[in-house]
Amino acid sequence: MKEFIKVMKALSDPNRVKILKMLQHKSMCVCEMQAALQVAQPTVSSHLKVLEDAGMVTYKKDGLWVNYFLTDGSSSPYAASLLGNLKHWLKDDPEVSGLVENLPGIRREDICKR
Amino acid sequence: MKEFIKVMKALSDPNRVKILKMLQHKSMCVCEMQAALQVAQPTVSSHLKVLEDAGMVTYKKDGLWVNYFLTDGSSSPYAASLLGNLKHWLKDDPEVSGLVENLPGIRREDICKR
DNA sequence: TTATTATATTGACGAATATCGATTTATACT
DNA sequence: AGTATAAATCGATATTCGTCAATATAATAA
Repeated sequence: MKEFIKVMKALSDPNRVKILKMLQHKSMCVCEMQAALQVAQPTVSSHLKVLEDAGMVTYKKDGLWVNYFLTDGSSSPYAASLLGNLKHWLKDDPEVSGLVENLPGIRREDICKR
Repeated sequence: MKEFIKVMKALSDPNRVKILKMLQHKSMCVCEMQAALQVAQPTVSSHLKVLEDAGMVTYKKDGLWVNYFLTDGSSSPYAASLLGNLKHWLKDDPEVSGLVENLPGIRREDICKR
């Protein structure tokens, strides 16, 4: 039950869902997501931790950058199933499609170096 | 997006999930659920409202009793899909199976009339 | 109409959550 | 060593959420 609730809670926040929808298109570092979502950097990190604890995202360090990407869901059947559904869900949601359309214009080389 | 979040939030509370799992076995009135879950009556009513708003349960009045039951999910594709998954999910969860085993012993005639 | 009972609603309270600014940590480069 | 940058952690705050006691509403029965 606890594991199920954890996955559902992870999916209960719009910014976290947006992160997952963006990661469906490409793996991203924190500062890229921050630029896309227009929220503070700790906010993004916090959401990523929730998604990671739920078994939906993981990361690989690459120098200063930390690349986050979707998991295969193998750590939780609930995460796996929901990640599968999310592939077709919200495809036409205006908030999501707006974000996705802007993804090509978000490159870490331009965005970071605050 | 709002509709999706509403369904995920509805599924983010253990007592609400337990309600859905019980309703998979039989429709129930509020006082029966209260007895099964061991929480205050307004708590049950509050959870039922959340589930109803998410399109996952509905009710039919029968005298003093209000019988709640699962919807067919037609009001929301998210609710429909999750209700479908919930049929096999958590079947072996100890909290859920404990509740379900006790269901036959919970009859409104004995429980109510406080 | 008066009483009774099941459920809904209200109001209050503590816990959890989303967010941000400030700081710390980790990594790379001089 | 010293500097710079990406990301994580910490601390604070406002909001949301789960819960309950008290009350109101709805429906039945005497």
